[in-house]
Order: sequence, then C-alpha cells, then structure tokens
Amino acid sequence: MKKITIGDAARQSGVKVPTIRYYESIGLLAAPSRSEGNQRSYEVSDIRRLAFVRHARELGFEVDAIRALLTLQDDPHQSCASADAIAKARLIEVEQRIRSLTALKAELETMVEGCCHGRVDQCRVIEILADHGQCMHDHH
Amino acid sequence: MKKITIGDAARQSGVKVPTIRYYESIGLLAAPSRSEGNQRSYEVSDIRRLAFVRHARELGFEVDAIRALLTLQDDPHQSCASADAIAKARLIEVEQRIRSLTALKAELETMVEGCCHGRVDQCRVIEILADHGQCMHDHH
DNA sequence: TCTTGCACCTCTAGTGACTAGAGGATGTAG
DNA sequence: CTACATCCTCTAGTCACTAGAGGTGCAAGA
Repeated sequence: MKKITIGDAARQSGVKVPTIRYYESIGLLAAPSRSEGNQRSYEVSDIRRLAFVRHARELGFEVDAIRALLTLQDDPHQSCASADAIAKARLIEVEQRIRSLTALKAELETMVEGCCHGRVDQCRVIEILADHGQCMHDHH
Repeated sequence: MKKITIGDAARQSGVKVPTIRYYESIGLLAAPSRSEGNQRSYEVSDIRRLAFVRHARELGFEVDAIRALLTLQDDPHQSCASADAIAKARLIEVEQRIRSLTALKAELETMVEGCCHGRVDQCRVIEILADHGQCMHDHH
C-alpha cells in the first residue's frame, strides 16, 4: 500500500488540507491510519469520499444532507428513495433561488439604468434602496 | 415627539429587535437616545434607515457595502459614482450566481430523472455525486 | 396598590462551514 | 547535515445574525 499524505489527498480530491481535517473532526470522514510520526495516511477510497463531498458541497448540499447521502452510499442495498428525496428537495430550493435572483437582477438593472451619473440626491440607486415601495418584485 | 420603542421600530422597519441592537453594535445605526428607564427611543429617520438596510440586505448587499451606501446617503451632494459601482458589482455577482445555479439545476434534473427508484447501487443520484467527471457543466 | 405579564436591558455563546495563525514536529532533497 | 516544505494540534476569527440567561421597566386590570 502506498501511503497518501493529507497534502496529496487535498491535491487529488480538490478539498483543502484544513478542510479535510475539519471534515474528520465533524465525522464526515473517518479518522485515517497514522504514520510512525503521527501523520495521516489515506486510502484511495478516502479520496473518492472526499471528491464526493466536494462535488456535493459545490452543488450546494448542506453537510447534514451529505452525511445522509454518504450513509446511503455506504449501504448500497437500501432503497434510493432518500437520495432521490434529498436531490429533489435541493432542486426545488435551487429553482426558488433562481426565481428570486432573477427578480433581484431586474431590480438591480433598474437601479443601475436609473443612475444619473450625477449627484447622490438624484440617483435612483440610493432612492430605490431607500424606498422599498418602489420595488415591484416579490423576491422577498 | 412621540417616542418609538425598539419593538415598534422593529415592526415598522421589518428588522427584528435583536438585529437592530446588532446593527447599533456594529455602527450601522447610531445609538439612539434613551428613556428614563434606559430604553432605546427612536426617531422616524431611524426607521427609514433601518428599512434602507433591510431592503439592501434582502438584495444581498453585504454590510460593508451597505455602510458605504449609507455614507453616500448621508451626504447627498457627492457623486453617485460609488453607489453605481456598488450596485453594478452586485449585479455582476447576481448574474454569475444565476448562471451557476442554472447549470446546477440541469445537473440536479439529470440526477432526479436518472433515479431508478430502486436500490442505491443503481441510482444515478449517488453515482453522479460520486463521479464529478460525469458533470458536464462548469458551474464550479 | 398590587400584580401580572410583556417588552425591554446587557451579556455571552452558538450557528455553518470553514479559514488563519501560532508554535512545534516530521520528512525529504541537496 | 541543513534547509525547507509539509505535517501536527489547538485556538480564535469570519459573517450576519440568533438564542438564551438573568434581570429591569412599564402599562393595564383586580
């Protein structure tokens, strides 16, 4: 067995070194074996697990959701209904978030277009922020 | 002058009571005068300022950006170029965020569609998360 | 007048998901 | 053998709040 240091694990998985230690501390990754000199020594399966976590984090899953997904992954004979439910819930969140960001974008565009490029007292950026009544969008 | 309690200020501005005290502590809102019994007493202008902050926060501006906008608002004779720049920067952020969330949405849809509703070892939700190489979108 | 009960006060600590830094040990290349 | 990178643990900081403890102020009903 070749030993994978935490630095190599970080490079291969794309998860930063302190973050790997953090994941270990919150129980997302099992504590690996140690070398003579007390340095962490990872297996290839740990790298895969880290890559899984990283990808899920990039997709915006919370650590608790990832923990649930990892539990499923560890026991591949159970039903995937939970994984499906987690992904679906996240999809709904994402759709909602896109809707509200799109409304927000329109509002920011109005602000920027309305900027007179002159003095603050004629500027719609400040004006729109100051008066929520001018906000037509129900992004909030 | 009628005195506005912190509770009324919260109701009128939509900013929660502890959040108002927090904003005071970080210098976003000046410390108001106090009643005999040491209770905060706000002016109408404070309510407006709080509503301004709330709206800007809802639009996703960070507290530091809001601090800059408030400084501009306090001196309406200066150029609005800074306000414009802050709003434009936020607009770019929002557009970027929408793009990456849209890519993410597509990926989540692939996951959910690919779910066999059977066992985990045939489930694309887990599979796609486990293998980032299957992710075609450069949302990250 | 008393009491009930809500709203207010300050202060500390917790949240999520890390990130930064101190201070020291280990491992490797020249 | 000596640099120097990498590793170790531990604590504290980030952001924008939120929660809770423990105590005070105040207005209305009995």
